Amino acid sequence: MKEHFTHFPSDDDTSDIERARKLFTISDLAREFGVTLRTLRFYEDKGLLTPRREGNARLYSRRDRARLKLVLMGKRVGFSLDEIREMLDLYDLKDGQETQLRVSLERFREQIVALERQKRDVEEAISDLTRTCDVVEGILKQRTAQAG
Amino acid sequence: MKEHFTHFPSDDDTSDIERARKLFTISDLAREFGVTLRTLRFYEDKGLLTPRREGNARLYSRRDRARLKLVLMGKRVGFSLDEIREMLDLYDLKDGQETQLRVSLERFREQIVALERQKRDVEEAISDLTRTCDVVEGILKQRTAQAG
DNA sequence: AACGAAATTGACGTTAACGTAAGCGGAAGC
DNA sequence: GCTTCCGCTTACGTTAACGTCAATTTCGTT
Repeated sequence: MKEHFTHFPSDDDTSDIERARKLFTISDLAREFGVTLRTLRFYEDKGLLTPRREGNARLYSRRDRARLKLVLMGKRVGFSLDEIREMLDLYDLKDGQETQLRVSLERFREQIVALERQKRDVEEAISDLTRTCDVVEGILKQRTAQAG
Repeated sequence: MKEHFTHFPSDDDTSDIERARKLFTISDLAREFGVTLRTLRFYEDKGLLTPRREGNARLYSRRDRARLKLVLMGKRVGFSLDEIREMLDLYDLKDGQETQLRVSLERFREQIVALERQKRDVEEAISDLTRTCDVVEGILKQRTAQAG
């Protein structure tokens, strides 16, 4: 059976008061962050999230929610899930905190360097292609001129 | 047995005259373009290259060499091998040529748009991360100040 | 009790571009 | 005649981040 996301056009039962609650179901988070249930379970398998269990069901705390936010942020800026997990694990040790922050800061800076390299590569590809386009256009114009 | 590339420090038997030849072995092309033999065979399986056979051995013509050049160019600018093959196939029809050029030109322009989008994404990631770095630095400085 | 909706686990599938291993064949050199 | 070198084929492995499917199970209604 496929996992269904139907039936919530505007009839969400989360009132203003309930929005301030501290626990979320898997569907809550999936909806809020636009990911699938499968994704959340996958992140759990990878050790990125560790929701409590109420019997069989997963219950996500605010901390889980915050971690998910960080995971998605990390993905956006190009970190792999493994890298993200390492940083989250570091962040959880909470003892020397300063050291952990420095480690993450270091990673961030390295990633910025990598991203800037990637940006340059993309820019080169763009100018290569642009040049090629110009050449092809030139050829086409020439032919048009000859044919006309 | 691993495929070996040893024994050619400077004793290449390709004289100036021989460089102008019209046929190449698989190793020739691999060396010249910095790809592995496996890669060239893989490209062949994918229909990107179609070298002649001299018995068992592959013999690459200048046309094959030119196609390889185009393949690597295409990869550099972000096309998949399938996309590259399609364009090469088009290019081989050689009949209405102009149409084919226009098709490729269209693809190129689309790819440029895609690349520019990718560039923007990377730029956003960079500024996100840069901001995060600033925040973390701020926190660290604050702590240092308090501790000292 | 029955039903449907939502959730669970487990496992295999997907995509791209090759890498890697295993085993075979022919030519060259000693 | 044996080893090296070079190449060949077949086929499974790899990486990332999930998707998809199957077979249940739990829950809240009716």
